[in-house]
Amino acid sequence: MKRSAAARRERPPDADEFSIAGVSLWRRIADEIEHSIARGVFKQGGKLPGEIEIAARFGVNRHTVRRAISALAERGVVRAERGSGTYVETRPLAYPIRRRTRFSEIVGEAGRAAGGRLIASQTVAADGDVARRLKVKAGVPLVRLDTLRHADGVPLCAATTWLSAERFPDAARVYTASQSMTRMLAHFDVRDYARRRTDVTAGLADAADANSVPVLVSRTRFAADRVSLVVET
Amino acid sequence: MKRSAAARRERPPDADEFSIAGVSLWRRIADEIEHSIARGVFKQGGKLPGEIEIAARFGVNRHTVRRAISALAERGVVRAERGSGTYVETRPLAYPIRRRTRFSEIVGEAGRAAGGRLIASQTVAADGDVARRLKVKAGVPLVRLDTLRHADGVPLCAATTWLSAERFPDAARVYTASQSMTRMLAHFDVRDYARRRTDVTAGLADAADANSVPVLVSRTRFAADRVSLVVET
DNA sequence: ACTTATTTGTTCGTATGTATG
DNA sequence: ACATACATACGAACAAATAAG
Repeated sequence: MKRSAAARRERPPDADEFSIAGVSLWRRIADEIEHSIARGVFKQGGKLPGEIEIAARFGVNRHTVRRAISALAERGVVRAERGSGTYVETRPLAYPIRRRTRFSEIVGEAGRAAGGRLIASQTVAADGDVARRLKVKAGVPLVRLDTLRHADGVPLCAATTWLSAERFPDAARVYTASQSMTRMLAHFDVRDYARRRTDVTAGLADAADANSVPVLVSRTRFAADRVSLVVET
Repeated sequence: MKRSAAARRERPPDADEFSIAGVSLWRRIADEIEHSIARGVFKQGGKLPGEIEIAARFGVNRHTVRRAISALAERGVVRAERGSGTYVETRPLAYPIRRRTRFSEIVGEAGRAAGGRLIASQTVAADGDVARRLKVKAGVPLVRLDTLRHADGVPLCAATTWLSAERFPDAARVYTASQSMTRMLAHFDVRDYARRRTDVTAGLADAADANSVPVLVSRTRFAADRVSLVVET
C-alpha cells in the first residue's frame, strides 16, 4: 500500500488507517513502534529494522520515521547509533536519593553490574561555587575527576567530582582501580559519608560529608530516561 | 574533507564564521542563538525572528534552523508556538522538595504571583496505586482534580490530585475560588500537611499526610525547563 | 464576523557525510 | 575496500494555528 503525497491529499481527514485522525503521522508511527516494543515484537536491547525498512513498512518517507524515532530516542525508549542501528533501551533504574546513597549499592541491588570509568582527571584551582561548598579558599589545588558510571555496561550518569588534592593525592588511579567512589574514599580512610544537599536540575549536584568536613563536591548528570530519582522524606 | 553543500560552498573549512569546524551546522546555529539570548539580543519572553528570516541571516535552509530551535526548545531555552512565533523562555525557578513544600509559598517568595487554574474535575472510583497510597479500598469515590499551576501566568506544572469525595465534597469549586491547594485544604479544616514520599521521574508524584491519615495523592508534572527541583537532606 | 497574511508544523523528495562492521 | 545505517543539509509543498486587517 503506497501513501504518496498525492494519495494523502485525497484522503479525508476522518478516514485513517491508524487510530486517531488529526494526529501527525510521525506521532502515530512513534506510538506503533513503542507498542511493538511493549508487546515484545522488538526486544529489549534488540535492534530495530533500518529506517528505510520501517518507512517502507508504514508507507511513509524515511524522514517521518526519523522524526518518530527521534521522539522515542528523546524519551530514552530507543537509542540510535550511527553506522550500526537503532536499539531498544533497557528500562529505567530507580535511584533513591538518601543521605547514604551509594551508586554501586543501588545498581548492585537491582541485579546489575556497577562500574565506573574514568574519562579524565586533572588538578585545578578551587573555584567559586565548588570552593564555597568544600569550604576551602579559592585557589586551593583540587583533583577533578570526570567519570562515567554504568550498569551492565549501559551508561547511567556522568559525574564530575572535586576533591582536595592534598588529602586525596592520586584519586584518579585509585578510582580507576576500584571502579567505585565509595571504595576510592575508603582507600583514603573515609569510612562513611552522607549527602548534604542535592539539586535536581538538568542534572544533579550533590555534596557529601565525612567527619563533619566536606570532602567532596560532585555534579552528576543522569540519563533522565534511564534513571528514576526517588526522594523519600 | 569535502564540503560541497551549496550554502557552505563559499566557506573554507579553516576560516569559519562560527567557532569550531567539524560540528554540525545546526549545533553552531543553536549556540549562536543561545548566545544571542545570553547577550540580551533576544530578551526574556521576547520573540525570535521567524525561521525563514533566521535561515536567511545564517544562509542556511529553514530546516537547519528548525533543528537548532528544536534543540533549544527541548532544553527549555525557547518555546515555539505555531502560528505565532518562537519565544525566549523565562529562567527556572528553584523548587525545594521538603516535607512542607507549598507551591504558593515558593512562587511567592520568588517574587512572582502564584496561581492555579482548574482544568477538569470529576468523581472517580479509587484505583490500584492511588487507593493503596490513600489507604482506602478500591472503588471508594474520589474527587480528581486536574490543575495547572502557574507563576506570573507562566505554567510551571500540571498536577492531578485525588481526594476523598466524602471528606472534600466540592473541592473543585473551593480550589477554583482559592487558587491554592493549601487554602483549599484549610477550608476543609486541614491546618497542616506534609509530604510523605516523592518520586521524581518524568514528573513527580507525592503523597501528603494530615493527622497521620493520608488525605491526598497527587501527581505533578513539572516543566522541567522552568523548574529546578532542590532536595535537601 | 470574515478574510488574509504570517508563522510554525508536517511530509515528501534528494543528495551527501560519516561511522560501523 | 565495500556495503549498510544513521546524520546532516538542502529544497518544495501543504497544513494548521494565530494574528492582523
